[in-house]
Amino acid sequence: MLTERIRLLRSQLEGFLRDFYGIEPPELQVEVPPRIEFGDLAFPFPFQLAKILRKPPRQIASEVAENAPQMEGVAGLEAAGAGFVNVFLDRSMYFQDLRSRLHAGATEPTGGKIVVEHTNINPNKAAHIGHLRNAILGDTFIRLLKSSGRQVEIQNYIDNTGVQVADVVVGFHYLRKMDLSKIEEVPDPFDYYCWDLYAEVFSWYELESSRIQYRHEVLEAIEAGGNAFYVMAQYVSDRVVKAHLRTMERIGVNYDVLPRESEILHLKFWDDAFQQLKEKEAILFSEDGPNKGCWVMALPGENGQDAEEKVIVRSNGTVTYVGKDIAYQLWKFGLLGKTFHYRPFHTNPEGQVVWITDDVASVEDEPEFGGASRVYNVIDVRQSYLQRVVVQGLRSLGYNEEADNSTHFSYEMVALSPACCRDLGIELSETDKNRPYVEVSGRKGLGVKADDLIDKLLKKSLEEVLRRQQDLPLEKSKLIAHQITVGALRYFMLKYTRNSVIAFDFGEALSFEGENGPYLQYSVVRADNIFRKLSKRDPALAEGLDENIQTHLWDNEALSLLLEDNAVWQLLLDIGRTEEVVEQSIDSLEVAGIAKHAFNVAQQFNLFYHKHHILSEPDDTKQLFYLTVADTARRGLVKLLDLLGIEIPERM
RNA sequence: GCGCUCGUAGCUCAGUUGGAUAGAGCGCCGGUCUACGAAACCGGAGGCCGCAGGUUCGAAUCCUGCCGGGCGCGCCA
Repeated sequence: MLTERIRLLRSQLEGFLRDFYGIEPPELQVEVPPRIEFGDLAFPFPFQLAKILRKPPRQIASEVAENAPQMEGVAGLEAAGAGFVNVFLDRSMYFQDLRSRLHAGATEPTGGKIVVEHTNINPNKAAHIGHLRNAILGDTFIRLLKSSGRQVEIQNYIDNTGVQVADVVVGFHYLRKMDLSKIEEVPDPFDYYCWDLYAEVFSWYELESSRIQYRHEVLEAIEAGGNAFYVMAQYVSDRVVKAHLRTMERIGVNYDVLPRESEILHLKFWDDAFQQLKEKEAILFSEDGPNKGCWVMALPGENGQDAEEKVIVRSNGTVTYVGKDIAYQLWKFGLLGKTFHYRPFHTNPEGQVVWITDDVASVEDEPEFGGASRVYNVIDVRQSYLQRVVVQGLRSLGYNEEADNSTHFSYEMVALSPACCRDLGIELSETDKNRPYVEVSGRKGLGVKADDLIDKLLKKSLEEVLRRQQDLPLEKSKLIAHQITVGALRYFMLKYTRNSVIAFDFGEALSFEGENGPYLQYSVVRADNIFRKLSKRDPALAEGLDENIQTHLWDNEALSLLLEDNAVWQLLLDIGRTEEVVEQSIDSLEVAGIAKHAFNVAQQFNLFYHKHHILSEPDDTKQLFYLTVADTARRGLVKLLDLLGIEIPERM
């Protein structure tokens, strides 16, 4: 909305500078003035032109402000500060544009397919708070992409044949002496059971170092397939994945397809990738040195020199983890000579089917996945090195465009604050005591499980709802508590920028006062309450609001006078900035930007709400104006909350 | 050792293409509810923006060095 206005303005001003000064102006930067009184947009170009024109910036700014032609949508220009040209928008026109924009529906997706991979939890234990950050970042990023008209495919990679699963199988077989039928009898929550077992297996390994052999034995069997360990691993993995899907469903996170490592192995994806890598000499056989007998890939260092090399195929002929990742990345772009088969794995509450990969075709009309023109991998920052190797793999194969379109959406981990460790009753080692936070560790069973956190939030939300809403049926209160829980959790994970480590603290995560999800929801509920009450008091006005606005507000000469209220104007101005913020958030991979923007808008709405008691406003025109502002604000906020994956409770 | 990243109010954090008087939440002090529900709002105190140089009309933001955290760097997975 504002983006288009700026684009127009910029070209008009550039044209003016060209004519007036006879120079070719640089691309004009646009900024937001520090205070609304200064104007709505600020152009700092006089500073840049000062040298060329040999005039002080302030003089240039004044000349431009005085001599620039009338521009549509602009009320006036002003020279300000040491040499800014500030723009005052036509507020009435902006308000009308904004409303018609908020009424417009969604557009059909265009452009090539974008694959976003996120979640990727090892299917051997319950999801924890770190996984929640991953899934919420990924899911929200997807919502932003979709809202700006991109076509998106959501993948959640399942490493069902790795050591982590093998360790749990070792636990079931050697430690618990359980066969498949016994494992099937383990009651839910199965992922919780595995969480404990996994940690137990690790201490069991440590007690007797020779026991690590069981891991190798089981791992080999799983990779080979067609044996009891393989079947056991499949069962464990599938059941844990189902648990993960249910956990993520609780917070509104869904997937299109679950590509599995087992199919990458069975369908021999690596063979094809290996062939390509050898043919194009992207990897070379190492004749001597420390990597003798391996196939290695050169990683470019400073000044284009080959600084180091990474082993892709070991001297015993097996492929490393990163090698399989290269094959998988090639498949995502449709650059591999092979593809998966698929079968339905799960149907989410909205009725959408989640597909999983398979070795053979088992259903008619298999969907097609992969073949993207752009790929985002949402993985924490500790995987940066390997992600770089994968991209280098594409580049070495000559797929430069695809390499450029491969983005590692990296973010920092969620760690446990000292206070959190105390809450959990965790004994800290001497070295850990001196740290600002402690890393979550599945091996040690150290962490906060996702479902535990969600349950705690649910309990607290329900208490708060019951305290405030005594006349609601319990089912409704529960629904509202759930919506508040999702709002609190999602906003909590989104408000930090991705490079900042979250030192998890229950107090902060469970707080419903201040900057958090419930605050945003509450703002909309307040706005909704105005209109609910209005429908009862004055049904005619509530029903015909849009018509009323059309006939009694837009042409009313009082409108521009009412819009002189800067607090109201700032609110409207910022709502119109949403699309710009979405694009910025996508470009910078910084989803926190949209979360902060939503909070900012909600804050301004609350201020407005407090200042004006709309329903008791005696002046009809004023009341209509305030109703229109409130309605615009709630529509803007609903849209913003939808982008964040946060629902609006009926009451709070 | 090399690479990445962070250091901003008592605490947790925004401040991303260099811009005008550095912001928010929590906490603290003091106010505002017979209601469009206070999960809110208003006011106040509280800042060598880690340190030192440099570039620039202008630096929390860019460059260099240093100090202090964190992460990564295996034929492991």
